[in-house]
Amino acid sequence: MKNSQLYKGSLNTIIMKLLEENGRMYGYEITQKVKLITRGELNITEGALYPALHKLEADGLLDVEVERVDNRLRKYYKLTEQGEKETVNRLEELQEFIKNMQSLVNPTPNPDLQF
Amino acid sequence: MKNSQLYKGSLNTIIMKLLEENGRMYGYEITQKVKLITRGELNITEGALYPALHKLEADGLLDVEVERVDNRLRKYYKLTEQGEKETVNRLEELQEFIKNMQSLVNPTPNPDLQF
DNA sequence: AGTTATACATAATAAACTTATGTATATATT
DNA sequence: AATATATACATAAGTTTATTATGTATAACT
Repeated sequence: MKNSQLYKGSLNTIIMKLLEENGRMYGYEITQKVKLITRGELNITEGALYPALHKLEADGLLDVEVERVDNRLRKYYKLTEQGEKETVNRLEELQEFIKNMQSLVNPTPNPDLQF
Repeated sequence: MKNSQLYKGSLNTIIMKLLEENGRMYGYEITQKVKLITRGELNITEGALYPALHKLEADGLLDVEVERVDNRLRKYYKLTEQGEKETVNRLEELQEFIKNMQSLVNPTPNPDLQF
């Protein structure tokens, strides 16, 4: 997903957040939604997405429902109860991460050094 | 560096930003500085740090000067000219990344849907 | 008829990191 | 004096996460 390495490790959190927000989504829909929200900047590749969804399901964080729409297969994913709890944790971690990265990039003067 | 996967991919940017800010630093110093700035939340492991420094040097982004202090070895790293240019790009990417992640996590109502 | 979009999947490879281990000196603790 | 912790580097084995390439199949557009 994108040439910048920064997004590594954030895919699961993105998936879970979108499912928390939208109730249920299918894989392709997730890729389009992310593309839209990031104005084309983040394109999730299928090789990253589908294994990630399978793993989240195997870990008991997602449930899946298969449906046939327009004669094409769709796998709708939604958070399990455990998945919802875990999503809260992941989002807290993400907020902390962002805060820490901002501290590193945009450091405030050390408050211990007073004049 | 930390159990949260989110930090994956951000190490090079962190190193380069700290060097941009502090002129020159040695590896151990970087780990301590990061620990301090993030109030202990982010601990860079040696197995991640040293290979990263070696690669940045091999890529021509860092220069190294070896010194002996208190009878112990120190390798001071600083940005090359190319490294300084690249740091600007990396920091822009980081800002974009943070912005995109915030859009995903804290979505604003779609402005196309007007009532 | 051929390309693009929709919708899934997986295998081979690459990159970044964790964990474990190693060397060596200095300082603090018991 | 012995032991543990801190300082300071390094690398090898293994894991995780993603990229790239490939595959199947249907729908819609040109």
